[in-house]
Amino acid sequence: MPRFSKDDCYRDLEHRILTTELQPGSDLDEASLAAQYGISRTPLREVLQRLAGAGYVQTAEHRGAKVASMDIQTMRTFFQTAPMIYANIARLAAENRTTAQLDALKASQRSFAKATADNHAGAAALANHTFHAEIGRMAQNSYLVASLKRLLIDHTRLSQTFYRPQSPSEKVRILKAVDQHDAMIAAIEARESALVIDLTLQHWDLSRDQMERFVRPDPLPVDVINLKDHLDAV
Amino acid sequence: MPRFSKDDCYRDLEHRILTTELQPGSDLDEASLAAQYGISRTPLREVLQRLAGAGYVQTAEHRGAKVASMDIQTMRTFFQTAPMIYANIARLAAENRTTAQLDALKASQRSFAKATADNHAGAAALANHTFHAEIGRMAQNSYLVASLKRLLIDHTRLSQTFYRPQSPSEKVRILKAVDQHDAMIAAIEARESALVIDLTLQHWDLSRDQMERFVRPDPLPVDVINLKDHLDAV
DNA sequence: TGTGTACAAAGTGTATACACGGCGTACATC
DNA sequence: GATGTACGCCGTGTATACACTTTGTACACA
Repeated sequence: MPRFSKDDCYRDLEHRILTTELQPGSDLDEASLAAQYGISRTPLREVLQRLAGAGYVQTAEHRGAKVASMDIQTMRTFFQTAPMIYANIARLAAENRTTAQLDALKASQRSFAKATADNHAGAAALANHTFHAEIGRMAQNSYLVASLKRLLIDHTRLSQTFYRPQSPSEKVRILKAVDQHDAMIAAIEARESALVIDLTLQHWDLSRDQMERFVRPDPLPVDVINLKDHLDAV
Repeated sequence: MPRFSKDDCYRDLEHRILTTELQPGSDLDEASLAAQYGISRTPLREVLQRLAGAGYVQTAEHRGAKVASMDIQTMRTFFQTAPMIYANIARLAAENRTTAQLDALKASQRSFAKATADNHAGAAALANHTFHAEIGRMAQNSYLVASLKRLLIDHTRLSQTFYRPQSPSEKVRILKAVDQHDAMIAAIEARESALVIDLTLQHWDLSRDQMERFVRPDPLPVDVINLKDHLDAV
């Protein structure tokens, strides 16, 4: 196993959590992770503490670290809070962005577009995450960004299925999301606060519909008789 | 030096930062702090990481930990963001509070009233901090609370002078703050969202005026001639 | 006098050994 | 058979020694 730096380790765990390769609530064993990344337990614990501070993991005395769970309560709160924070962040981003940040945003959008075109679900989710984190940086407001980052963790985890389209209509939705990103970039570049708020809320609506579909999928067929036949046949 | 637990250590550092006994930007030496609390460097570093995650401390590779600084940019952002978050938290608190939390809130208000009556500036600032943190807990919204906690750190540090009244008019202001807390408790207990938002914004106005006075104190006398004489005399 | 370099000191980062606590299992007891 | 208790294992918590980086200082040299 190659030797990773502490930051690599942080980023890798972050990615594995965001892509739900490490599922919400699962235990993180210090010794095995340390061996995995080729570092000793001391710096690994430090990484886990930083991840805990950022909201990725939860720690309990003598019980180690778990990936942050996502219960019903959390998700209700998420849907309640996200649009407000996203809209405010977007407005501040339009007001405060620098050209360097704008370039970074465009770069992350290119990665996002590429990942979706290539059907790389995990890469798309992560690129989308960095896109929105980049808008957060533009806002230059550490207080709101603290909320935003926590929202984005759960947002990215909830939208995992979004980038694994099952039907043509879902592919259309992804293309729509890419277009919305482009429109947001243009509005931020032009410093049009009102427009970017509007676009952000539209983007949220698209995303929310998709996530709700994931959380509450289409009900199973009510035709229990046929279902039973089907099960018997298996 | 007595042996502190890790949590005691966390709380003590937290308090020392909030009361600006440890001033913004000052260095935190691991070895001396560890000796001070009677623990070894490993758990102390853990405490510093947690404080960094919560926004009390900033860490830099090979350069140790500093108390979070408060520059102009930070303060501008603070005044821009606080009312929105406070108001939203207050509303959610009124909606979601439990009776147990209400009892805790009342208890913290009693400590606050006592500390102000006794002219214990540090204790008053900390009690005020816990009062508002308690309202945050009531909101049951981890995303917004992440913002709130960061705001409260800087709020408490900025309002240090508030509880060291110089003039009778400033004493009146403190009494007013205590009364506002009582009104907020009543509104939260009655679940009157609109009212508690209103009271919170009034409370913010009082606090903001005081903090602005601290940040931008009354100008020195313009009478430079006399001032020069005064300096010469020294 | 200013600049550059070597070296020493202080403080942070990492590895490792050991201490401690939680948890499961096996066995005893009612 | 159910409940309680002792014990051993596994994993986390802590202390300590050592490695590395940074930074300040002294001294050489242009």
